[in-house]
Amino acid sequence: MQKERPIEFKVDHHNGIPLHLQVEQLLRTLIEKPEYKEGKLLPKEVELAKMLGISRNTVRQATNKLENEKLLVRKKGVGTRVVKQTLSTKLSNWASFSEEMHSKGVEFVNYQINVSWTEADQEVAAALQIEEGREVLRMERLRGLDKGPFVNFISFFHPRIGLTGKEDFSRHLYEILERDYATIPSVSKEQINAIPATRKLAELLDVKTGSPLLFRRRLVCDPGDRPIEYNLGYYRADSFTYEIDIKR
Amino acid sequence: MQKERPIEFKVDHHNGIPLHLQVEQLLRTLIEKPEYKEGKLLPKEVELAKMLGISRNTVRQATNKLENEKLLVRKKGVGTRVVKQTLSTKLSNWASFSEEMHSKGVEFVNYQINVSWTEADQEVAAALQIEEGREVLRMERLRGLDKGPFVNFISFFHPRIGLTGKEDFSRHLYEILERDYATIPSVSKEQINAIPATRKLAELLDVKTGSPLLFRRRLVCDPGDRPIEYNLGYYRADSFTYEIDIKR
DNA sequence: CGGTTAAATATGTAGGAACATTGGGATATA
DNA sequence: TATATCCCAATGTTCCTACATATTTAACCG
Repeated sequence: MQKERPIEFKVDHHNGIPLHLQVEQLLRTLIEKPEYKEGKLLPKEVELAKMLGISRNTVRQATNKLENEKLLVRKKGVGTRVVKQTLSTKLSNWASFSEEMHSKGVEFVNYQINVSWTEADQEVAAALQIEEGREVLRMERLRGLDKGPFVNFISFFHPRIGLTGKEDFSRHLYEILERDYATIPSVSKEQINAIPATRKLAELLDVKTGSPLLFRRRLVCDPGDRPIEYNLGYYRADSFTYEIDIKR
Repeated sequence: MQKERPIEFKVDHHNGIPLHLQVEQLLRTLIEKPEYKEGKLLPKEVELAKMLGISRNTVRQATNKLENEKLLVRKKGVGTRVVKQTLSTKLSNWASFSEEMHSKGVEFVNYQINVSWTEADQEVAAALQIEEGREVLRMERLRGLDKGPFVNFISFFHPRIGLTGKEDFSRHLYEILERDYATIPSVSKEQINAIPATRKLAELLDVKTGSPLLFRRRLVCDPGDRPIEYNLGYYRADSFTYEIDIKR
């Protein structure tokens, strides 16, 4: 458990970091607090400005940005409140496997977890935007329901994250990243394809060699578009359908 | 060809619409122009402000928003330029098959087109939200590149649209819908799966029976969420990968 | 007591000004 | 000619002020 420490409402006028960025960061920390996550009103603009010894404009620069990110909602005459993060808004379009399953009320099981450090091959290096041959953490997980595994995941994590390989990977992956490594998955670039099962995959997923698998390759990035995880997923097509709601 | 009309650089100070919104709209129109789409520099802030008779702050309010939408990129000491729209950013999330192919500079071919009226079975009726047994227009198209077909589409159209079956379906489908039937495809719910090729599909797509196909089922709706088209697509997995960029 | 009105409160809009920082081009120097 | 330097131009940051507009609250009156 983290030590609960009150947030210091102050900024440094002389460290060269733009004030509005400092305020932005301050607010980001603030709205992480459970009391705010439930839609609490933020301190009013003028108050914040006075507290921090800056102008209201600067406060608004920060809140503007956060409003654009849809973290805040402002209402004239009322105030600025934190957007209630429902599950569906949070992962508006995509979800991690755990969450996907969990939200459907399905209990999933990790059948195998293998974590190791390997050298990034050309494909992984290109995806994570690192040099070929650099050491990266590789995790392979065989997952599914109690009636048997139906997906095999292989993940490669960007060294920047700082994962050691000793983490408890039976926990939700993105929970680990967000909570312990302050890394927020935000964007996912995906490629989906159908492939015949290799002998190894067929064995793992208990299907016949050559039977169709859904192959889902995705790159998960943080809000700054920096790669976090390169993930390869092999799904038994008879037990998994990929669903998307796309709005343009 | 459209009549090329110069954009009027002015705002109305007395119509109640916030100036920054007017500027935003103005810039949106401006950056639609081909010369800007290629990354041209926008008029400088002070100039714009002077031209429009408003303050630089107000101009920045507008450009800030557009920058957040990633339509503009600002660079200190240089200026503000329009983001070059790459293919993937443009059809940010999805595109019709024609657009997909066309935008990649690939010429596609219709190998077969079969149009007929059939009774909606349970699946089609449920998707289009009509009564089972109602007559719907069914279109089956085998498409691909000059080296051979690689996808078989089966579409069912909602009777509301008013398609007769006599249309020239060698044209772009969504062009027909938008132009002649004032029907704008807007939302697409998709399901993706991998299936083994049936004998019929194997024959059409020139693959072995049982080899993996990417099966993409989608429901295209209008902006009011009313179903337009229920579409089943069977892709040769060796020549097609489904790509998505998902932002949350 | 209920409904109307007015005041207090919060954000929204708009303007002005000053100085900082960055990038690029012009100029001067070796 | 090549390189270093300086200056200018453009956006970035930050402050100030004033008034507009939407919401809620409180006061008021029939």
